[in-house]
Amino acid sequence: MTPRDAIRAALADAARAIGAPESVEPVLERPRDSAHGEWATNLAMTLARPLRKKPQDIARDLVSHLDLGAAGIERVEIAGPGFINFHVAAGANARGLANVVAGGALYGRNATGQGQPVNVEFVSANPTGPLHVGHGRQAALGDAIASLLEWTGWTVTREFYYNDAGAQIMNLALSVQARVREVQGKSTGIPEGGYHGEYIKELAQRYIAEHPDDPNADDLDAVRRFAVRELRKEQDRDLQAFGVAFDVYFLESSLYAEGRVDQAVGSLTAAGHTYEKDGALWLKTTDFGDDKDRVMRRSAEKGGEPTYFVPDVAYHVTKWERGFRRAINVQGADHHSTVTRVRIGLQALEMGIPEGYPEYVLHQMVTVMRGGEEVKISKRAGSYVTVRDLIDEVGRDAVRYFFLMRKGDSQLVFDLDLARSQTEENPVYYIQMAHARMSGIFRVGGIDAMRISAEGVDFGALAEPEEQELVKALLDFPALVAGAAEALEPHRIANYLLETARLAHLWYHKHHVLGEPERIMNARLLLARATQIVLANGLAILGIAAPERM
RNA sequence: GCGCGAGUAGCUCAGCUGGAUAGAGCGUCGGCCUCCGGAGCCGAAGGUCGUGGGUUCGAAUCCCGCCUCGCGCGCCA
Repeated sequence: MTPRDAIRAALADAARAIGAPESVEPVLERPRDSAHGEWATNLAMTLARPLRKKPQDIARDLVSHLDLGAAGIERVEIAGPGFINFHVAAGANARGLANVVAGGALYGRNATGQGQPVNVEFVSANPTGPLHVGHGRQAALGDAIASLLEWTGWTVTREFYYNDAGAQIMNLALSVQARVREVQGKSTGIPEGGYHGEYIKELAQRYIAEHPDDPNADDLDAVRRFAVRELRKEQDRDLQAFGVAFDVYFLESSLYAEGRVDQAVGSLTAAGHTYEKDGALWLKTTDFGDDKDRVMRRSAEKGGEPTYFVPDVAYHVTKWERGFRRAINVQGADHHSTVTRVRIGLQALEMGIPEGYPEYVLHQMVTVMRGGEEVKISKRAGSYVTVRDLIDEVGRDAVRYFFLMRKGDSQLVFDLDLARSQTEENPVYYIQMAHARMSGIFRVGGIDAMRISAEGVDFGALAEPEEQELVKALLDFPALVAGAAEALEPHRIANYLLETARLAHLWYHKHHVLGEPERIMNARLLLARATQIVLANGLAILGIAAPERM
């Protein structure tokens, strides 16, 4: 039993003894100020109302009934408006390092998800051009969220949805066709809604080289297949360079091929949530809280095709049918309007899919800065900066960290100069350096880090304030992972790593490990090993390397 | 106009789902230092948490109004 559990149990007993309601669950938290002890509870304040007494009086009653036994508590105090603070004896906290080192690469994991399947869909870029920075943020965010879910016991499927059907793909084919004809001296101009990037010209040139029988790109279908295939290959290469791998690539075109789109239209109609107006088929989304109804199949003069959200709904039906009772979509906030429509579409099918399905993690826009100025274009894509540009310029690890260091809800400024710098101002460098320093201790000492254990270690030897702070941070890691996974917020890991790296650097600068008396050295080796493990595990969740040396 | 998000130190941002005197990095100012591995370490100044109300023992956090900025509101995807 950890000190935390012991305190909680003792508090629950004491609360019962003074007549508190059965339902009380004592909450323990880390005081912001370490002078307030290792743990604190606001139990007395929450009991003030039901017991109709002053918080301070309740706190005194609680403390007098408290039986802490072997929890390793040195001192209990009542403070402020009624907090009860628990001070742990010096060695008691450090004892937890044994768990860290025993857990190793598994330290921080839990089994909350009980192995249940969860689908995490992210990036899902149209195969109409290179990945842009927004896709980069999604790739980093989606992969880290998937990772967090794995760390908390879920069975994760990483999925990429390709919109390879519909108007934008036709625009792509027409754009390439126009460039082919331009090369042949028949300038037709890029059609409206077409793509202008340099890569379209490259595709045109390669099409000409590989299709000598079709010099003017008259076979639009062949052009389409070629362009989609080539752009998918390029996106795959970029994702690989970014270290992101998907389990499933789901093609929108397969939904049409299998008749699932028509089937969705049929089911929605059969459920009685549609009507005809102006020659189009409408879904009564207002029945489900939307502000206006939406067209789901265009009128004959507009082509008679389903609108984009119908295949989206059909796609999510497959997720449900594939057994994913939990599905998470990572998207840019500019796609916010799809959230309501997909969910409503699933509701309108009346097939027992819960209202909040799927879950969405939306992220705000990214601004790329260099030399104090916004960077808006890349040579290859023209109007936007690509993921490849970022990776080539600052490296995969920095790109990942920078995309994850901010809450998804915040707009993100990507400072290329900072991301590229090899100084401690660069948070990625700073964290990796902390890990490398811990590794360096073992390297210089000729010690096999894997063989460090808590056996025979005198935990009381870790008495320096810097050591106690570091120990506390390391022991907080599992709770942090659990919280970040529950909230689907990888930035918490990024911030934690930065703070823990700071504590590690502070400790490293102030205290030596090698060459100290054996009692001290052994305890500090254990601390260095635990620090190395936690930093490596946190970085692993974010998909960032933990180098042994830099 | 409606919906979503943001507004916290000079700058970039945290703030653990309502707790104690609101934190970190950078920048500024002052003082040390060259140490297992790098200009690093210690200290200081700096805040009406956009704004006005409300909820309660207690609000940056929850509710309502207003202001500013970003994104979205197609028979585009």
